[in-house]
Amino acid sequence: MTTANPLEPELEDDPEVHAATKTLVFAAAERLFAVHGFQKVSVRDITAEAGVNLASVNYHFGSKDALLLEIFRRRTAELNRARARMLHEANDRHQGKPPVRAILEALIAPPVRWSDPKGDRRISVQFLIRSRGEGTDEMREALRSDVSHLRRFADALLIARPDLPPEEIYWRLHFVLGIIHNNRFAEFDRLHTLSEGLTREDDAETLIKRMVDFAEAGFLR
Amino acid sequence: MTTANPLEPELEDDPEVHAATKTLVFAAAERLFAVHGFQKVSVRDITAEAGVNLASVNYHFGSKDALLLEIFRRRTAELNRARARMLHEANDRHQGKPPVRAILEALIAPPVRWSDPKGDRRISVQFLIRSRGEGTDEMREALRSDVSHLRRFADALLIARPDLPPEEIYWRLHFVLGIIHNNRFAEFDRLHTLSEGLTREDDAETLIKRMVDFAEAGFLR
DNA sequence: TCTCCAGTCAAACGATCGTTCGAGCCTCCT
DNA sequence: AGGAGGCTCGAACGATCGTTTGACTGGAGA
Repeated sequence: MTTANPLEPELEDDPEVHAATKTLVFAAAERLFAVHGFQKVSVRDITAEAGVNLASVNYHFGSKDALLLEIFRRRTAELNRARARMLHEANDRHQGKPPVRAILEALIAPPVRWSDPKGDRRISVQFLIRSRGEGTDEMREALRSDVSHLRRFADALLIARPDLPPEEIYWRLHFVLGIIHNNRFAEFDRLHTLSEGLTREDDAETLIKRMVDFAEAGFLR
Repeated sequence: MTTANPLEPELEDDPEVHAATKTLVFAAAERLFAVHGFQKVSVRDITAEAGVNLASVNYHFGSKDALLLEIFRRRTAELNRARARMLHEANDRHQGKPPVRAILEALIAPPVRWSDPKGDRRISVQFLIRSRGEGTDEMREALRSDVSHLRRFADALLIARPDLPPEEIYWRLHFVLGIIHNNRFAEFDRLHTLSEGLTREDDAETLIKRMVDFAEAGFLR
């Protein structure tokens, strides 16, 4: 067992050669899980997709669950960082009391930008959304208990709307999260089928505006 | 325990009592899947929970997938019927042109009423929500292609807001569905953890009002 | 009374799963 | 040159999965 910084310096900009297998497994597992779901993807599926030996998963990650937990931790950390940065910037711009819209943008924009068809982070978003319903006990426990990240947004909203009962803030935040987590491939397909293609051509920024407009309206009444 | 009106108003109008095993399997499967997820529940788990023989699933339903497809069909049919009834009543009340709020109520109220802790339909709601992400190919194909039920709501909204671009209507409907589908046990837990219990004591009608208020605000701007 | 058959049962089947093993490979260090 | 160790490989292990089988049951109909 290596003490492992192996995959850490992010991605392929690391010239270190022999983490190639680990990187391949990581990427293949994330992709397959995002598309097909956790339980439906076997270790053999992952290693076949990655073009590596079957034993690679257990050698580099310990177990299948540990592999997916590592993917989960990496992606949640990245997403939380992006959101926190946007919220921080909004705080700076508005003297520590950002308006509702800026807070919601910090919550919504990062995952939607990741979902842009042009980029390669769409897989990560689908992975994270799936983790919410299909994840390991460890993953869901992490989601349930780690509210420290969400608390910053809740606190900002409580400050932005001191006139509202706090419970009302929490409920509306819950609704906004529902809107965000509904952005799955399958749901988009259904929407496009329903609208007969009318909704097909949105880019990330347009969708962000739509979502923020909707969420803000629900918050401002 | 055999109070048993439940299983058969639809499939076999035959009042024969010896479908007891089938009913037990149906109920156990729905409950276990709703709580633990589809892939994590084995046929042995189901038959053990129901207190029947292992072969019962294949004898009465053909296969595990067919069993869950049957549960899925039954529950979606019931939910769609309840929603359609409410939309129909709203149509009658408003001369065929119900306002946005009435339409959203018809969409939101039935599943939230089912989720009421007092009733026993909570399991069915959790089952249906899970079907959306973890279901069989058949189940998800049914969800994707059967937009006829949703179309009635989309059409009603298009009439209620003829000033909005149709694509905007579809997107907002998509957002509302996200809010509805986010009402999972795990998400509620997380919300209550975040709010430190502030959100704990809601009954169904209060939650419906909260959701409809929020959704309506997003639609009326 | 006998027959028939839907229903139940224990047992087993073949497939697939995550994981482990031991031998071999390759690279770097001295 | 030679040894060490990180890494890969094919093969197998044991567990669990969904499903099937064949014997057995009890009650309804002739």
